[in-house]
Amino acid sequence: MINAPRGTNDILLPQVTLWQELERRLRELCRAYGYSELRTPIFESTELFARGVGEGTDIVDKEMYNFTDRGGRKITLRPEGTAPVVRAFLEHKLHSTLPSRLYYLGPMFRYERPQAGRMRQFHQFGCELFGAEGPFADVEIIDLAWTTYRSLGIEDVQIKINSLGCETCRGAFREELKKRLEPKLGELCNNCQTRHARNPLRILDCKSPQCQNALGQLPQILDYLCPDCREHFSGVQKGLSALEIPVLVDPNLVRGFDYYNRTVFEVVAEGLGAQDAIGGGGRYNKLVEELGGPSVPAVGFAAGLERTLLVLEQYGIKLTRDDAPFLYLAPLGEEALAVAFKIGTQLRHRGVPTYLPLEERSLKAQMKVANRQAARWTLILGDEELEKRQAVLRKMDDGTQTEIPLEGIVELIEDLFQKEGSSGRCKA
RNA sequence: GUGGGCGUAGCUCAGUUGGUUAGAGCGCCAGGUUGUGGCCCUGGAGGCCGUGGGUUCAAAUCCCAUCGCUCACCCCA
Repeated sequence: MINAPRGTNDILLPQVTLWQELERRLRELCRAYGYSELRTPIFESTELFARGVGEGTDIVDKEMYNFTDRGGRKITLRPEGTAPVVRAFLEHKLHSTLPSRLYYLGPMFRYERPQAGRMRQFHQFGCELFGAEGPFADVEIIDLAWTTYRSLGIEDVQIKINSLGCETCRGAFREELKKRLEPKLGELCNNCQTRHARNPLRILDCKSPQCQNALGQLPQILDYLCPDCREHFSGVQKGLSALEIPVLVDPNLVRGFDYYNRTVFEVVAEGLGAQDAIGGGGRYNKLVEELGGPSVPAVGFAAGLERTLLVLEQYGIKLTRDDAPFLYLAPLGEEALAVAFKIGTQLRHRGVPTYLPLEERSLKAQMKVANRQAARWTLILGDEELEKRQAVLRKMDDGTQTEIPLEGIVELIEDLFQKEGSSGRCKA
C-alpha cells in the first residue's frame, strides 16, 4: 500500500466542508477589503526564494523542497507566498496602478518534521498591499489579520507587534547588539552562537532558557529607531488604537524572514500544541526592489489555515456548509429505477441537489441512506405509483407524505427547492 | 537532524505471568416489518495483530532491526 507522503494529508468528508466554508468566508472578507485574488504557481525558480526570503534563514537553508527539472532548471515548491506574489506583481507590471491589493490562498511546502499544527504541505491565506508607505497601510493589514480571525468567531487571539526599523537604524542596532553580546557569547546556546555572526537580531527571541538567563538587559531596537521609523511605528499604534484593536508591543519579536523592515507582527492563539502563531506579517519596503523591480513599499500578512482550523476546533466553533441532498430518490423495481433516474437527472440539470441510487435496493435500505445523507425530502416511486402515474413525496423531518402526479414533477420539486432553498444540513 | 510514545477489523480501542478457532463498541450489510429512516432486537461480512528476523514445544504478547504514525526539540503558519 502506498500512503500519502509524510507530512501531507488527504482532506475528506467531514473536514472538507470546513475547508470549503473557511475558504468561502476568507474570499468574502477579501471582497469587503477590496483585495483580489492572485494565483501563482506552486513551484518557482529556487532563486526567487533564495533572494526573496534570504540565504541564512531556516526556510532557505534547510526546509525547501528543491529539485531540478528535466530541462536542468532549479525549482522549489513554494515555502511561502510573499515572494511569488512579488514576482508576479513585477512580471505583470502591477506597479503601474498603485495601491495594489492582492490575496492568495493555497498550499505551501516546507521540509520539516511534522508535529501538531505543522505539516510539510500546509495552507496559507495571505494578503499583500503594495504602494503605500504610510502607517495606514500597516494598520489596514493588521486590521485585516485581526478581522480574519474575528469574523470566524475566534475572539481570543493576541496580536504582538514590533518595529525592526529600516536599514540605517537596524544596522546601528545590530552593531550595538553584537558588541553587547560579545562578552556573553560563551553563555549562549549553540544556535545563538552562530546567530551572533549571521543574524544577531534573532537572538532576541530565542526561547532557550539558557539564553534568556544569560541575556538579561539587552538594548531594544525600539530605542534605536531613527526619527522616521519612530514616527511610523507610533502612527501604526495610533491607528490601531483608534480602531480599538488590542495589540501588545513585543520588543523581542523578530520573525524569520529577511525581507521585513519597520512593522512586524504575529497573531498568537492557544491550542496549537507547541506552536502558538496562527498568522504573521509585516512591512517589506525593499523586497520589490531586491527582486528587480522599482522601489515599491509593501505590507502583508499570512494566516496558517490548518492552525486556524485547529483553533476553531478548540473553541468548538463549527463552520457548517450545506452538503446534503435536497431530494433523495427511492425507486422500487427495475422500471421505477429507470423513471427515477430520468427525473433525478433532470432535477440535477436544474441545479437541485439530488441523490440518485444506481441499483435496486429495498425501500428500508434506501430510507436509511436518505436519513444518513440528511436529505430533506424523499421521493418514493414504486409499481403502485407508476400505475397511478404518481409518486410519494415524504418530508424527512416529520415523516409526513403526500402523493403528487408524475406529470410536471420535475417542475414541482424545482419550485419546492426554490422556495425552501438549502437548509444548512450536513451529511457529516 | 535528535529524542519520547504508539502500530490489533473501515473507525476508536481491549487482549492477563507467552497457551488452543484474536475480541468489544461504533460503522457497514441482511433480517425482525412480503413498500417506509432515526430507537430497539437478532444475525452476518470484515484481521499476513505494520514489516523482516530471532528466542520458544508455542509469540499479538519477549528480543533485535526496519518502516510508518504521533508528540516534542530547532524553526515557523
